[in-house]
Amino acid sequence: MTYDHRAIEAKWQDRWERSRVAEMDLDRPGDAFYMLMMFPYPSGDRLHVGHGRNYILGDALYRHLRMKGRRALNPMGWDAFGLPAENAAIQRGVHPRDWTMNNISVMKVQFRRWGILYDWSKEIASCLPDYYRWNQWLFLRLLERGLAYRRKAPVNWCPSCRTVLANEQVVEGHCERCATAVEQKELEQWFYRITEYAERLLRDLDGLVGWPEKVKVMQRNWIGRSEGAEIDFRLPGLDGTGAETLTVFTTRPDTVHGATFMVLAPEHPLAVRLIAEHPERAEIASWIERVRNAPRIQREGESTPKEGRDTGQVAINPATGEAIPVWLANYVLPEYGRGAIMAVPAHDARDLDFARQEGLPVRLVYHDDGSPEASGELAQPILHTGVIRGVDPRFDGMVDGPETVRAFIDWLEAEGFGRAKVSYRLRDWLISRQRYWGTPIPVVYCAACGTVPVPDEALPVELPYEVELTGREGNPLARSAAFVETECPRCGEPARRETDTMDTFVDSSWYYLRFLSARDGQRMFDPERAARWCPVDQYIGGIEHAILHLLYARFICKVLQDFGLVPFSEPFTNLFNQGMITHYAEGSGRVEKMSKSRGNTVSPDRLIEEMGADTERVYTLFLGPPEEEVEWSDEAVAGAYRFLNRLWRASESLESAPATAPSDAELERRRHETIKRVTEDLDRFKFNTAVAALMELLNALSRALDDKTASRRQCEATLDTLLQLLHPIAPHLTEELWERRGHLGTLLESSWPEWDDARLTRDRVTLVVQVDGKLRDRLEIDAGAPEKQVREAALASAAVQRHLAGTEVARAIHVPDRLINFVTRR
RNA sequence: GCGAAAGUGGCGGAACCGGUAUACGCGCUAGACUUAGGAUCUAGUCCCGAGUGAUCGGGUUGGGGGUUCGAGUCCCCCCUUUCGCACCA
Repeated sequence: MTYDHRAIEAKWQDRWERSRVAEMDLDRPGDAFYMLMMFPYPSGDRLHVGHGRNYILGDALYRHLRMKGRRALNPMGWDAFGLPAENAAIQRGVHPRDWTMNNISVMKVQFRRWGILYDWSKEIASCLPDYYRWNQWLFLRLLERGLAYRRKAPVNWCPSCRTVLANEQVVEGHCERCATAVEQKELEQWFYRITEYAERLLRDLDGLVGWPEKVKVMQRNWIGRSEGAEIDFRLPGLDGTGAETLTVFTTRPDTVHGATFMVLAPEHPLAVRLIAEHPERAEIASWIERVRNAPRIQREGESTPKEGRDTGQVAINPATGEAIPVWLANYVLPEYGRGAIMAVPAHDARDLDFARQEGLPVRLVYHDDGSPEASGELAQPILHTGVIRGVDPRFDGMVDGPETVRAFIDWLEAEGFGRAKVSYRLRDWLISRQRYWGTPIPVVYCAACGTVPVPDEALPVELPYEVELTGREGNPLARSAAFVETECPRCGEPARRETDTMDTFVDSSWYYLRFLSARDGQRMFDPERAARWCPVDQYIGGIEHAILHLLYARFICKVLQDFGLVPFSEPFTNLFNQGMITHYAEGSGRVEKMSKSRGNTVSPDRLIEEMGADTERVYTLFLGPPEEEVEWSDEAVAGAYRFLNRLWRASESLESAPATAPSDAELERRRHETIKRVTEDLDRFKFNTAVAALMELLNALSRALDDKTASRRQCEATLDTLLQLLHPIAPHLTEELWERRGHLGTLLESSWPEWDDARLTRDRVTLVVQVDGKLRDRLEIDAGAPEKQVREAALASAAVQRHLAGTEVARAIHVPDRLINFVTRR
């Protein structure tokens, strides 16, 4: 016999929806703004059990908080702009908006089937003008303060998506979304000046104690702060006056005497002038073109051979006064530091590589103690070790270390050759996209007035519904005359609109604030509510957002703080990264992350039909620790189903329990112990062990019912506790049984049970007896028995006597109520 | 190469502070009920050896060493796996 999960789940899902039980009045004082990373992209794919883990985990936490009396808000919104909608439109002839809105309604049905409660009264969707107008409003504020700007720059171009990408969206040289190798293009683009916030973004990570260390390390690496110096090298050949300089960044200014040549990125602005007189300038120019256009993966791969060209020009090493050759090479990247380096082959492996390859000179600055003088035939560069010898009497004898670096910087500054400098790996955030389905950038280009921001009163700049989506080259918006042709807001003359749209990460960088003011037509969000409900207490999401979304959201939060709109500098106090669900993939024959492209998804539809949503929820949470990757097993789900059925049967056989019975105290103790375990486990997100504890309590209850060893009153109390503790995990069945037990009101709105420490103690305990650390016997003994009594009882044991025969007890270690260990003398 | 995390039965995994290793579940074995079942229930199940048997002895948390009365847990060395970064000057 199995319980009728279909009818029960339908009944409660209907009830939750009609009672709108999750709706929260934001203007009553609240103590928690609890939120998941719930801004999913409505991609049109069916949600699978791997997705389910995120939502189920979140719903369980939410229900637990509610039962504990916390005023928790659990909103839901849609990250609704993006490329798949546009591609679907091209492939299937459906408008992106219709496609997206339809996907949203399909996903809502799926959430409902999982029994997940969201406050739908605050639903938002980024593709609607009520939402994206505030992206535009924010853009204008950033523009006013110089934090948004447009410039021509080499950018990452995905030929398949036909748009530019932010640095963060390029993963190992490939487009994050479609995995196509990214190319370099020189284009006019809009940027957000996130680099202005690099230092704060880095420093404030230290205060985020509620974030996983792993994510913080990833962000630190991404920001990539390096301390060092800029050094100016004169280029006497450039304009004849010798005043022209080439500035480089280095973290090791103390090795400047060892700089025996210079290397510029081929993209460096001076490159063209440096080769202007070169006899082979045409060949060099085409080589530059080739390097510049090569896919990023080819430029940055470890095995990529170093390639360079001698410009024929020289630079003056300010430390030695020597004229050293100036080269161009692919191993110097245009976007880091100054896009040029002083090459110190004696102290840098890459420079040594290149010097060997091209026959360039090598000079040691630091020397290994006791080693012979360098002959120029270094096997390896000397890194971070040794003493300076023989370059300049002033520095002789200085040892490698931060003080020496500092001394060199002071000297460079005094001589006017350079200055201390901090450099970051972080680049400005490229927000332009050459696609239709996104927030229009609110700018107009006028022949007379130039770049003119759209005034606030004219917002939103609406995305036209009627566009031609053919998949041809170029942004469809640019072909919409009705959109492009407009009047200049300043002079009223005919003008053209910007046709780039914004990166969708702009949408998700502030959405948590919009939940608080979802219907507000006057402003982005209500600052008072933001002050009251934010920052978000608990954020849950996958590790894949470690740098992209989480870095952008932190940046925008700091911007809003500077604008005086929010009183906090970090948006998410606690972050939890749940792990992926993996499953055997037919294609590769391996266990891999569950995903549609790998064809190893498990649909919840059949599972819910056969065993119910509660079964999926219990099993998903029971699978393993939530922060780790876990493997889905199709057979093991049945265990969760059996557990729920056993619960159902236990509730049906309650009447069979006798009025009075012997083991009430034991069941009562286990009840309290389980409350404690489950409460503590849930606070640490340890759902897997919470489920195990609940299974154990049910096993104990079933045994008591079968053997009639506990009273009916005690069995009822145990079952009620079980239902309360299990509710966050299996909400439908527990509500149904709660109602059948005759309780008034719902479990969700009841309370979380409390345990009594006094009830946790046992009268009798099992005490372990060891001889020389080896387990020899167990004693059933009164709790709190004194050592003398324990010792006597232990020594009376036949097994212990056998092992002590012929030896002498040197001492005994007694741990009260746990063990006694006899140490023998040998 | 650099950095981080992790290695526990046939499998997923438990074990807070050093104190009964293997909870809970899957699978498997035997039995019960069934026309039948991939349904349900009951019992057993870390490995090796001895014994008809209740039981007894030994071993076991990737490998090696150490600290300790006692180590999955702490320290040192090594191996493996996963993840992140990687020509960043």
